[in-house]
Parts: sequence; C-alpha cells; structure tokens
Amino acid sequence: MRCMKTRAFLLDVESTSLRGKHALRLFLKDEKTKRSFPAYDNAFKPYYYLLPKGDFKAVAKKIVSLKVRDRGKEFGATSVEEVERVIGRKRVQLLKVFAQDPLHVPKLHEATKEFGQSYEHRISFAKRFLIDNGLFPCSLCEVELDGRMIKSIKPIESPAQPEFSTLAFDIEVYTPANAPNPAKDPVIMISAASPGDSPMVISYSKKFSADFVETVPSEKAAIERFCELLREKKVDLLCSYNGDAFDLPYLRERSKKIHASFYPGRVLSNLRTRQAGIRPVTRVPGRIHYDVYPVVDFLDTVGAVRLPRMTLGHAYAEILGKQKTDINKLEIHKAWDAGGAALEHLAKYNLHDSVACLELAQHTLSLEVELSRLSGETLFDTSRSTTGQLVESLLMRRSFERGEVIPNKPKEPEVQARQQNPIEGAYVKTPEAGVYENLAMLDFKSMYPSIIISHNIDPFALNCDCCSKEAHVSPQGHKFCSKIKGLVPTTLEEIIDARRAVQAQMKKTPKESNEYKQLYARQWGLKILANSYYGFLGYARARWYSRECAESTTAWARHYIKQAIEQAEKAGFKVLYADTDSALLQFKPGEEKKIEEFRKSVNSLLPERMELELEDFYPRGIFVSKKQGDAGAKKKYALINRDGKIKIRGFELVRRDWSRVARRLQRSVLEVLLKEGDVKKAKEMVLKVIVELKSGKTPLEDCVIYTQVRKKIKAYEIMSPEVSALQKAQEAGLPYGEYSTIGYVITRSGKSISEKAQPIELAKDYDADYYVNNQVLPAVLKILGALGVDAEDLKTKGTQKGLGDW
DNA sequence: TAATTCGCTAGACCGA
DNA sequence: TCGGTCTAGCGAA
Repeated sequence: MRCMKTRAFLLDVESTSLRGKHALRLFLKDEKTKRSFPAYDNAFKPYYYLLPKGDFKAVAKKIVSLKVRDRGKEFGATSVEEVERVIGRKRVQLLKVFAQDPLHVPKLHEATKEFGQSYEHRISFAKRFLIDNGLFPCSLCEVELDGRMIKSIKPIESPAQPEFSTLAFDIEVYTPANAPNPAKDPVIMISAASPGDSPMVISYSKKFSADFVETVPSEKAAIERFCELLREKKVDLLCSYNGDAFDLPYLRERSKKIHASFYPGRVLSNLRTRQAGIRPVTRVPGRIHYDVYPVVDFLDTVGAVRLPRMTLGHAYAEILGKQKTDINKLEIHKAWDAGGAALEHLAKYNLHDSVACLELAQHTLSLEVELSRLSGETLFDTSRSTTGQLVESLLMRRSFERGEVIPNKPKEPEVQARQQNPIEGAYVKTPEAGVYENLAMLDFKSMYPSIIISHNIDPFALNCDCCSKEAHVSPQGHKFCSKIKGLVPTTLEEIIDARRAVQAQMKKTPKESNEYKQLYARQWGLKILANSYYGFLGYARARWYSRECAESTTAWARHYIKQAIEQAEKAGFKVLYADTDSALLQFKPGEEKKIEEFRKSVNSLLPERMELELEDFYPRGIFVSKKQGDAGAKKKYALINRDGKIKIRGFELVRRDWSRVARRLQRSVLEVLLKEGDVKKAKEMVLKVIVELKSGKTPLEDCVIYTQVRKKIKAYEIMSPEVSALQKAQEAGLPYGEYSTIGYVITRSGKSISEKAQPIELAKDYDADYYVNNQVLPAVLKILGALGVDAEDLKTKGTQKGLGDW
C-alpha cells in the first residue's frame, strides 16, 4: 500500500534536499487519523520571469545555452518558456526561466540581467510552491502519495481547522557571570506544559521534593529527555517565549558542547536559525515552532494590547490578567547552589513559565491561524510577520491568480528616496482647552479602506488610458480609472465583505461556542488586514508602494472630514475637535435628534462605501492646553459617556513612559472631575499624593518609568535617562539586551536626571522633588487649569513645606 | 528589511 | 542659569 489518497491539513512547508537534490518537505496532518507526517515534493521546479529587451527568440536561445559557474559547479537554466502575463495593465510576452535548484535562481538572474528585466526572482521557493498550487496553510488539501513522495496535492475549500498537539517549554540556565554563555553555563532545568497533562520540570543532580520534577542523571540526559518527550507527545506546535533567539539556539550550542544528541524535530535534521532583520528566527524541522514573543509584539503594534515591557510576565498579566511566579534573574544561580526552598521556588518559576507560555499560545493561536489562512503564509511565518508582510503575501497570491506579474521589491536607493519624501497625512483640528457638555463623537467607518475602495485607488489604476472625464480625480489631481477595478481595491473590498459576513454569522452563533471564537478571530484578522492597506501603500519597501495612491487616500480623507465639519457648523453645531476620521460635536441640550439628521445628511453626499457613524454621546469632556502657550492640545482629551464610562486619549496616564504615581493620580483627578465635577476633591487628592511622596512612603514600584531603548547604545547622540539606566543595568550583569525596555527610577544621587536614573533592580530610593515637580504636577496642573483652578497656587502651596493648611 | 503621518513632551545640549 | 533647539519616545488615528 505505497500509494494512497487522503485529506490532510497542510501544517508547514520548508525547502530541503532529498538524495542530494532540492525538494520541498511538507508537514501534513491527516484529517481522520490525526497523524502528522512529512511528505516530499521534488516535481515542482523553481523559475523566474524575464522581460527581454530586444529580440525575444534570440534572448531565449542565449539563455538556454548560458552556463553559470558558482563554487566550482557549472549550471544553466533547465528550460525557457514563452508565456503571456500582465505587467501593470499591459499584456506582455515574457520568458519563464526554469532552474534546477532554487539556489540557482539568483545566480541566473544576475547572469541574465543584460538581456532584460527579471521578475519574481526573489520569492522564496516554499512560498512559490504554495502560491502556484493555490495551497493555504492550516487548511485542508487532498494529497496523493506514493510512499513519502507527493504525486499530487490540491486545496479543499473548507472552514475546518487542524487541531495541534501542543507543548510549551522553557529553560533555566546557570549564569553566575553576566550574559548566559553556552560554552560555560549549563542548562539546569527544562519545563514543559501541554494541554491535558500536568506540567513538568526536567532537572538533574539535585534533590527536589515537588512531584512535578523529573530527575535524570545529567544535563545531557535532561536535554535528551526533553527531545524524547517531544517525540512521545508527537508535538505539532512547539511553543516558546523567545525560543527563536534564546532557548532553542542555547540548547543547540550547549548540546554541541556537552555532546548531547539534540534532535527536537520530527525528522533528523538540525535546527535552523537565520537572521530575519533584527531578530533571529529558529525552525524546528517537522514541528511548528510557535514563538509567542513576536506574536505579542504584533498584538502590541496593532494596538490590541499595550504592554509596559515585552516580558513573559507582563504579557501574561496584561493579556490574560494573571500573575505568575517571579524570580530575580540574578538569583537563579544562587538558588541552584543553595538548594532547599530557593531551589523549589526556582523549579516552580520554571514550571510557571511554560504554563504561562502555553496559555498565551492557546489564547493567540486562533488569530494567527486565521491570519495564516488569509495571507497564505505558513503559520510559522505568519506568527513572525508584520502587518506589511501579511498584506504583501495576500497581494502576491491574488496577483498570481489574476495572471499579473508580482512587482519587484524596490532597490535601496529607491527606498531611500521614498523615505526622504514623506506624504502629507491626516487633518487634525485644534481644540480649545476647557470643559464641555453635550457632546457627540462621530466617525467615518473604516475611513481609509472605504476611500481606497470608493475611488479605486490602485497603483495600476493610476492615469489609465481608458478614462478621461469619468475618472476619480483626487483633491491633488491624481486620476484613477473608473472602469477596471485594481488589485488593491478588489482585495480590500473582499476583505471588508468577508468581515461583514463573518460578523453576521457571529450574531447567529452562541457566544460561548468554539465556532464563535473562531469567527471572532477571523473578523479580527480581517480587520487587521484591512487597516494595514493604507500603510502598505505608503511603505517605502512595499512591492505595491505608490506615492500617488497613499497621498490621494489621505487627501480624500482630509476632504471628507473637512466637508463634514463644514456641514456640522452649518447645521448649528460647534465642532470642538476633529482628528483624521472623527469629529466631536457639541449640541444644544435636548437636541440629540439633530445629530442623527446631520449624520444622514452627511452620508447622503458620500460615496456608497463610505459612512459616517455615531460613535457615542458624551455628557461631558475635557480638553487641556498645550504645555507651551495657550493653544489647545491635540490628541489629548477625556470624555465620559452616559453610562459613566470614561474614554481617555493621549494623556500621560496612558503612556508607559510615565510613573504609576503620576498616572494613577491623573486618572483619579480626571474621573472625579468628569463624574462629580468636584474640583476641591481633586485638589485634595493631588496634595495627598505630594505629601506621601515627600514623606518617602510612596512605594518604589510606583516610581518606575518604562522606556524602550530603540537603538544601539553607541548610536545615541544624547545621554537620556533610559540609556543611562540601561548602561547601569548591563554593567551590573542584568539580562538586558539591545532594544530592550528598561524600567528605571529617578533616585537622589547624581546631578542630571540621567545620572539619577537607576534601573529598578538597583534603585534604593527615589527623588521626591523630581516626582512632585516633573511627574505629578505636570500631569495634573493642565487638567485643573482647564477648570479654572489657579495652577500656580496649587504648585506653590503643594511644593511648600507647610502643607498643614490643607 | 518588514505599515503610515501628526502631534506632544521630556531632557540634553549649547550658546549667551 | 536662562531659553532656544534638537533628539527621542510614545501615543492617536
């Protein structure tokens, strides 16, 4: 029974070799038996396109006979075909140049440069395979197998999703010196957690009383036991937190050092770590290594969560609202040496890291699976992708389906030129500081996507030959075809329509069901994709970058919001504020109904796809002035709705680079003012906090300021508190790498603020004057000022010694 | 090598 | 020691 036909989920694809020749290794999971297995394809051949300049046949002939030398080996194109494709909007004849090996493609491209322009020569082979076969990862396909070889594979339309056999792990390393060094520092514990099983820790040479610890004879045995565990559990999804950069490479290096056999994969291939931009990426052959760290980072950038720091503990707390066992990193090796309770605590900590990682993986998986199915990237890639990569992947697929040649990535000088020439963005109206009542916030539903669709904003619909008067003309004069819909608006419209359909389906589905969760994840993924289109059009490295498209999108946005503001004023409302796609209107008491009439009149003038919505009514709201001058501050306001729910934007209290003591007080002050309008009470709260700070009773944790250090330390021109604190932390051997977020306290010792900054791990005291004058007072003075409180009065009274009068 | 621009604010730096 | 300018980070949309 060597030949068989089956239905299976496509889990992953990777480029590999088979008997010395290139091949693709797919990981499949049988729908019925739930067995995961590798299968190979060596029939699919790499290729790229060439648009020849000069005589077509002559060029084809030259390429066929071309020989390229690389590392002592000679090769050429295996064949050349004439094909018809679309570039931009033009049908053209192209040469499709096939290669024997994916590695030959870039070499052939170099060698054929003189004959014309190459296309699609920088698409990875695995991606090429997926696109050309119309296969979607995490989806079902029909496979015909001859032993391990794939005879045919076809996608199956089905909403079914694979169930993964999942395991999360985490390691602890003995690091008495500074940074962990695999040449010297042993792995002392490996923990593992999988659904339905009790989590466990593998360790050695020490006595543990906890029954979750499995003791083996040595470090080597521990590493090998871990690999064995992965085989026993037949793990599909191996979860880690930063396993890409730390746990997996460390285990590999350590295994080399101590001659442990380290094969955590499903096949006997080694781990592969490659540098993907700023961070490394590690593949475990035959399993999907799901690193939760980049997933959390992604959620942070799309605004789904906001983390003070990117640690596992912070992610666990912010995303799942749970606390896990903590330990001071500097104490780990001491706990190992000390044994007893300290060692038990370390084991527990190690255990909880795997448990937390597993829970976070499970929580985020449905979204990532949906994004993978939507973008067509493997789950491995998707979970490490940025929004730009997702949009690009999707467009590449749809481009292929339409017979369009995928545009090349821009070369570096072009990227630079684009970056130096940014486009004009949104319109923001300056508010006047003060307290206002009877407010309504209106906003355009999915403004940028709806503009792109409505006006057919697409790089290849720009300046078409077919339209003259009937073309969409942007406020800046760019013309977009009104007859043939472009790739960008088409795919975007599909996304929006799909999201509507999913949302409709959700209404018919019980909220607690699995199906509902899946639908929720799907509409969320679709929303993320839709919202990323505009940024992608203006992204300098994008294959579909178009200055004209991006600037037309924002120009139309400015036009529509300003038009709405004008209409609102004509209708008798006061427009207090507007930003990009929203406007805050003030109405006369009891005239809520007029808002709805106004909204309808605006919508009657809009293109069909665009819509102004009522976001909410707000009985009261506060705007403050800028720190310098009397002008109202943009992007900074607080509103309270009829249910007493407060919406706060831009204030220090939403910023992680402000101390908790200042943020908490600012929130309380805003709440009291919005809910009760009690200025006196607010003033008293401020003074209470100041007194506490001055008395030294404020907990140090409330004084921590978190700031990310976003460049290499050497690259800084200016010494800032965060850079200074990071340096001090690194000197003390704390595990802060480059680009990390540092939590620091301004202490009493030192002259400049940078000198006074100490990492929280090392800080012993705080500088009360700094927290009063540079944190608490700036956070509340502008707010109280907006209510007519004499801010200066509070400041002098507050900072004077004699607070007894209050 | 990995989505955009607009806007606020801090703290350092620098010259008077 | 001041005020202006600049670098840098973070948030709004």
